[in-house]
Amino acid sequence: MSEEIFHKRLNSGVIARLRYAGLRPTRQRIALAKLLFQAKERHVTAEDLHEEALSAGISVSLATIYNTLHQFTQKELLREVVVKPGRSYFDTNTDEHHHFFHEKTGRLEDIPSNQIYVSALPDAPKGTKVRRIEVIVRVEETAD
Amino acid sequence: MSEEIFHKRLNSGVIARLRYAGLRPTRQRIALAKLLFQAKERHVTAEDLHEEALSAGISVSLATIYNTLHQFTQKELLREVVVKPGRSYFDTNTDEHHHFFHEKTGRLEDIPSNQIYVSALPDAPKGTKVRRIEVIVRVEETAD
DNA sequence: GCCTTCCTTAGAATTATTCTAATCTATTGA
DNA sequence: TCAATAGATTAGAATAATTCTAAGGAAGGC
Repeated sequence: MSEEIFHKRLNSGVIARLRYAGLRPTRQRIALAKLLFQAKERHVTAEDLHEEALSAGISVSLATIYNTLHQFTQKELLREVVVKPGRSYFDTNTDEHHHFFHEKTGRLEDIPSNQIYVSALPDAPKGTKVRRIEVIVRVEETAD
Repeated sequence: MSEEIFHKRLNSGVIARLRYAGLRPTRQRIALAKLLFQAKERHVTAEDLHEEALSAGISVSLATIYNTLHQFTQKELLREVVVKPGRSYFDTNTDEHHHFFHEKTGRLEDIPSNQIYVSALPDAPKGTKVRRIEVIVRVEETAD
């Protein structure tokens, strides 16, 4: 199989996924989707992804990174996690789940939803409905 | 009672509180503490508090607002709540509790800790200890 | 292939926040 | 009470993250 065909096969899943989400599969979106979705559980900032793209030889502007992350989030291919002032994380896991957040290192770690349980929730305020429940467990390194 | 003495009495609790926290009770800190702690449950941004101070006739710079909010947070007179990218909220309620967050309006609302229960928490990652568990219930206005 | 629509881009603009270095003020102890 | 000093406040500049703008580029339909 030629290398070109090999790449087309790798791309095809990503392209289908973008099309299904209603996004035109452009060069940049395909490349970023491949970076993001090749691993199952990733938590990236815009800057992270930009650097990663550049060092993978993908020429893409930071504005496009932001656009893409937000479009993916809107189409529910990603989920935005807000845990640290002045910084947005994007999570490739869009299933219901929660997070450990390492305050010192800025690292996020998934907690599967079956490992945590929120009960006795009060009613949503009048005129509102619950869109999502997020549990953030803030941890810090213990000094030994 | 003269108006001056009246104000001194109002101030004295705030001053004692600042002293106890290890903060020098300066003009600005006293004024801001009075604004913040006169109501029980407040969620303010730096900009909110700055505007409020100015319209109350308290001349204070935005830099001081930020300094003060962070010092108060460090001394546990306030608690920082991160729910919205690019914006920090400070909560006058430092007891264990959680929040409703109204995505559209940016409003935060307390959920007392006895009205919510998180169970079956997995162990903290090796070498870390839990500092705080935060539950954010994101709600949105229902269209009628 | 051509046209239209949508996407990407560089760079400027915006927003929230922090820094700097000068000035001011609360505290302390003579 | 007051001078010395440690710490606080300030305006304005600086920074960091993100968004905007307007112009050129690329996908998709016919």
